[in-house]
Amino acid sequence: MPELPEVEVTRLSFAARIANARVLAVTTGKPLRWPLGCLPSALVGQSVLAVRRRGKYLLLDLDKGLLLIHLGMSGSLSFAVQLPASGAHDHFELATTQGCLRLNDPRRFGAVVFTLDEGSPMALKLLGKLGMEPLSDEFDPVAFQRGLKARRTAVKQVLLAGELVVGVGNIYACEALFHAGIRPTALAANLSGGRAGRLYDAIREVLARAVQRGGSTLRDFSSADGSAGHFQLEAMVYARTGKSCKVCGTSIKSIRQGQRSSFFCPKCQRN
DNA sequence: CAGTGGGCCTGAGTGC
DNA sequence: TGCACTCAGGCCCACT
Repeated sequence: MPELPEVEVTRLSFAARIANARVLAVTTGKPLRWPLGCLPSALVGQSVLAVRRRGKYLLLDLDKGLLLIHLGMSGSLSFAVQLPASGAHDHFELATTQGCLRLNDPRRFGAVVFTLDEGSPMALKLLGKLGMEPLSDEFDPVAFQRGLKARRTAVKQVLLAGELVVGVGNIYACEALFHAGIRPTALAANLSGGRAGRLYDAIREVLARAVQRGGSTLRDFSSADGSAGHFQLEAMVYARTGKSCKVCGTSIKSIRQGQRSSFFCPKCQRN
């Protein structure tokens, strides 16, 4: 499940190699979450100037316009001079002068969207409400604490919503909450300043560590050069229901919150 | 207005 | 073996 670390690792694995490449051809497969927003032929001849990331979106800067790529929950990118023949789940491909960029996405929750700039209606719809970047200097502990105070719902839901801080999906929300000693069900507005501060630190540490380890490969994630991630080996709670806590030995519990699983240690994490 | 829950989509896993 | 069912979950959107 691509969260911020997987998207960033993907970006790092092909950004330099695709820089300044010119698009030779575009191939589309089955429909993704949103339509491309232009004729595929409109991309031909443009150059890819840079690859940036905003939250879980990759932004490919073109001469004229911007390509937004989201991996959904089962998407992965490959970039190589020569790729194998395309398969049933390859739904977008950019052939360039420096190699081929391909999106494989069995569940098709992902998207590739062309937009003229970050101020366009579609870009605003997708990017407009995104919160702070947790690994950047703009991630402000005071603003983070204020944001938590303003939300009358479970802290885990606030992290997943992405309007306060971006890039934290189910895995890293569970892991960060464990490291901060906070139960996923704790009400955001009730967290003390100290606990909010520990959560702030935990988010930064968990995400930075996951990027270092190449992300988490649970089923089939790999970066654009094909390498797998290893952070899942360091998971303290995620998908460890019934196993013993690596800190205190207590059995890890799982609950449902907003139709998704939360994992926590009942002893190390309190409300 | 904020918060909640449905639906999108397919493959892996489980039980009968 | 095969079928029906559940689950994975990021995100938008309709609803309360």
